[in-house]
Amino acid sequence: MPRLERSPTYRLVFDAIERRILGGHLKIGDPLPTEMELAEQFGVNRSTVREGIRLLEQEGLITRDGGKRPRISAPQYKDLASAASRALVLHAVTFRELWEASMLIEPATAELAAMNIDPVELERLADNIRAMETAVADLESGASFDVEAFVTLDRRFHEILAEASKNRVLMLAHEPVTTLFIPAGRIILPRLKTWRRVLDAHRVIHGYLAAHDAAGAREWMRKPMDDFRRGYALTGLDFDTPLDAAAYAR
Amino acid sequence: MPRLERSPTYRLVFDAIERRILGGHLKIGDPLPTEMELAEQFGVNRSTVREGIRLLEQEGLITRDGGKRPRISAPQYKDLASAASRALVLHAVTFRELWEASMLIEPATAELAAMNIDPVELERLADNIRAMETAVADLESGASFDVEAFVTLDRRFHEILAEASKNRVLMLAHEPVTTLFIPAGRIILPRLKTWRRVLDAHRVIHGYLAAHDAAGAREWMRKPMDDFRRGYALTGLDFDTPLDAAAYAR
DNA sequence: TTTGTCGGAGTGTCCGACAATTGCACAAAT
DNA sequence: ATTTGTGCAATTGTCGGACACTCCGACAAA
Repeated sequence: MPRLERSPTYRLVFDAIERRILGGHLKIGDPLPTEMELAEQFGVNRSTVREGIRLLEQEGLITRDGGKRPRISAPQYKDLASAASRALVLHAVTFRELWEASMLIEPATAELAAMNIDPVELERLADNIRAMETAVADLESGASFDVEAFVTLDRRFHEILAEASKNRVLMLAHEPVTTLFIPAGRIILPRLKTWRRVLDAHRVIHGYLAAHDAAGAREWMRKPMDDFRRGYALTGLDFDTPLDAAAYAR
Repeated sequence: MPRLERSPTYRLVFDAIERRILGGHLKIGDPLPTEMELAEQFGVNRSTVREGIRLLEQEGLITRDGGKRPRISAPQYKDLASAASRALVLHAVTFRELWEASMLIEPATAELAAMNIDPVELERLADNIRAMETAVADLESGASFDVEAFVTLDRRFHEILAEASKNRVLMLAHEPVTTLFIPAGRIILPRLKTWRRVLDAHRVIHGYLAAHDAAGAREWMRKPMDDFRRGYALTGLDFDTPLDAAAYAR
């Protein structure tokens, strides 16, 4: 049976506006027409329009900057990444799947980054490494237990690399995976204290990137990831156990 | 300056319900509490609750099955894929980026599939190949110009492979990329008439998968993709021109 | 030039209402 | 006994109207 059903009006509103955006009638940066205008144009109530707008909003097609007029925008990676992360967690994805994908994406990202990185990004990486040096020194000296700072810097390193690859498809694939690694990192790193090894690897990778040595960058990107896998096993966590949903409910 | 701002209430509603889902208080398949209940619990108006629910809905965290009570659900890959595709197109991603990512993901998918594929999926692939045989025969004999059928079968082939990889992260990364390839395929394939080569490659890949030969599968997956890249150039299309948004506004 | 005031526009939130549909229980018919 | 019809309660979808709050530009005052 064809299972006929008609969409609710608020969804039709969403579809209509979406088409206007993708069709180019509403360009990125343009302000969305006022809710009243839309309500009149579509011949529906303002409340209904608002519900349609919420769909657009969650999709990232419009951004609201304070209480003022929303504007059309291209969905941000962050939004998609968090959506993807949520989905993967709810689908009870395992660490093995995550790691397999990461082992694929990260070295390739490093490779492309080696070919396409520009001086500004190299300098940003250098800054990141310097910051991580002090973070590691603090952690090793016991002056601080700020694991979060280290994890954030590590993530930022990979993020800059993804940008440097100049490949937005990879960037998009990259984000959710690193997001899901974070909670695992928070658990593993403090136990194994592999700060120094991570930092060293970052330094070497930075060197390869500066020299535009794709093969080298690729190879060294694998190392900290292998460490990570071993760390996961060493802390007694099982590869094939689904990731814990609760840990991701920020 | 910390740029302080408070989220609108409907977003707080979204956050609250989202946390309940990720925290496991609301399990997948459960019905969402009624709008009235939620309004009372949160101490807000039903309209506000509804706007929050629209956010959940677009996120794919709830599905509405006709006019009845919405149920909690894990976001489907299809939804995420279409969102990602939209985002990439709006970000004016180029064919080069798409192809680079695909050249990374597809062979790896084939490799994993060779290791993890089960008999059912092998049979599904065989069915797909048989269907493509008749499609190609029709196209070559001039009995039909149904390019769409061929493209759909090709897509389905890759989809089965992604499932067979048993890696849901890859599956997720896979979807948007193939989605974006479709319009290009519709243009390229009829001009170059490489149906036969694609079909042959699929046959060979199927053989490698049946033999659980990962290296072979990986290698042969590259071939039709290389064809595709050459085809793109031969039809006069530029690698670094952004994909056409209009072609994706279904 | 900066600061204060004012009104218009627009979003955020609330209230109340009603049609349409679904779910369920119960009676009627085969 | 299974199916079919009926009535009622619950719930969603849509509507209309209302008001507070914020942002913005204009214009006056220091």
